[in-house]
Amino acid sequence: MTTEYTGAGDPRRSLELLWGVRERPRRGPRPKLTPERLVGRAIEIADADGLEAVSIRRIADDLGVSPMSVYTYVPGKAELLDAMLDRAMGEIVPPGDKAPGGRAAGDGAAGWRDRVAHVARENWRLYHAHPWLLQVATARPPLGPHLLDKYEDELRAIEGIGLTDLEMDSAVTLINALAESTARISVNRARAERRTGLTDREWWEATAPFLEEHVPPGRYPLGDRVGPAAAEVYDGAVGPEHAFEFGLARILDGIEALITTRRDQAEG
Amino acid sequence: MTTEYTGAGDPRRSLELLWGVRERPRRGPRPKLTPERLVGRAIEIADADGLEAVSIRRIADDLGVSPMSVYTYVPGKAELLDAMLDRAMGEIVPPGDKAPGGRAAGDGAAGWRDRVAHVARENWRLYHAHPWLLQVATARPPLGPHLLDKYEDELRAIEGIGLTDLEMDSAVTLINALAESTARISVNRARAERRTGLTDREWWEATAPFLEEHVPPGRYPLGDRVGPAAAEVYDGAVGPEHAFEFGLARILDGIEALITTRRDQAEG
DNA sequence: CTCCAACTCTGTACGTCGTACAGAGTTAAG
DNA sequence: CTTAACTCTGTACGACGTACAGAGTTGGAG
Repeated sequence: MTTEYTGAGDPRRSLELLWGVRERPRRGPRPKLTPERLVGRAIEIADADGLEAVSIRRIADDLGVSPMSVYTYVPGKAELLDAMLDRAMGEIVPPGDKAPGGRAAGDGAAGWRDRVAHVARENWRLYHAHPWLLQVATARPPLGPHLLDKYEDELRAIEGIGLTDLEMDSAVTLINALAESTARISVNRARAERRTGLTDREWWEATAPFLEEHVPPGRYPLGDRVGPAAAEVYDGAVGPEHAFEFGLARILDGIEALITTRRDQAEG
Repeated sequence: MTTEYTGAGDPRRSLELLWGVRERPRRGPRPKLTPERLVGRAIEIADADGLEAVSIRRIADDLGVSPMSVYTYVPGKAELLDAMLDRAMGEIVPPGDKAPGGRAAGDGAAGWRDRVAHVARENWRLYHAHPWLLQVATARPPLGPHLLDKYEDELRAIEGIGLTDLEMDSAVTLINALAESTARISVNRARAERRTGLTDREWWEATAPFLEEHVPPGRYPLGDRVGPAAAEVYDGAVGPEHAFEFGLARILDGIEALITTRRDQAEG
């Protein structure tokens, strides 16, 4: 039950795995597996049973080989996690892609808000499709093809609206940070419900009596007022997505303010 | 090397630990320890050697008892983590506190930007003082006194500026999300340097040749332009704090835009 | 005082993990 | 045919959280 770390081993070996450049060996028995199958199975296990279920033994078992055989294809577990990460990043749909039978979201220079919102929502979606992504601490970013594609697509979404290169990078980082943090809240909430069998409301009803007994009344006037208001939303249909959408709206407005200031300065 | 989960056990036992309401036992040998000492030692270990070094055996060893003796004071490791979290939250300095010999940051209604910035920077600081906080996945928030204090202080920082109760909660969540996500980047970076012995620059210099060899030139025009610009800042004196400060500025502007819109609607 | 319930503390043990190591079996190049 | 290169296997080590059973210690009840 701990955050797994990536990128512990030899960077070269790790990169070869990410880019799939290992050539077929000339001698020896036909390999039973491929790195791709290992990574694919690992992702399936993580999706189904959580990252803590992804063990070398389990993967080997599922694929019908002995545990140690896994190390023929992958330098170690850290590199496997790197590869899982990069593979998952490939599921992001870039903003330029046309929706079936429709226009792309946010064509043109004026459509940057739609494009950036799309980027944010795709990240949010990805974290919910693969909650284990949030448990992998990327010490160094695994520079696989999909991660690089993703960064390029995100830069493209925010290009040409009057930001400097550095600001573009910062804005993309900020959007990713929003999606990650709010998805983490949402995913942890869902996981807690699954693990404990208690909904948030039920958990709160089990907790409140204790607090009423031990917290001096009036100690938290704002919390007593605001907490329930927030809880009502989180229990409702909108749910944890509200924190994400609120943040997205604020950040888009904040970026817009930066652009406006910049333009006024240039013109003034 | 995995994310540790909190809040697995009996909520009541957990809350009793957080609030320290267990009364002194009437019979039996004098306890050698207290829950507080356990939690304190666990935090020291986590600060010094990382969360992965925090094991029941290690804590017991440090305190001169047998491993199983720890379970006399703490229901399990999950609850211990909860208590570590809440204790650490107590180190947050609320915005109202006077600086020694000076005025408080952002007194008055107009000073909300200073107050909120203070909240954000305190969170950022806390995550750097105790990087292991970022590895503890709070399934359900450990509702100890310090966490509740923190929430109250943060609401107070943003109160009275024209937001609804729900918006106040969302804004506080957003500020926390920003601090957490950007601190995570910064902390992971530092950890990677310590673990691998390579600075970011050295790591990149070891990585770049491989990418030059395997990435078709021109595939990442924006990344090739923006990446180096960003790297220059991150290697420099400002460092990873830049992402945090950029995000903070955008979010404050975004909140300000919301207030303005709200006020214009009321007056119009 | 005695007795016992309540309590603290300990050692042993189980099943998990990643992976080091040594060796057996298989294939193709020389 | 030999041998290097390669895949795959079983065993083993030292970590982890903690269940369980029992030993030792204390204070209140009789």
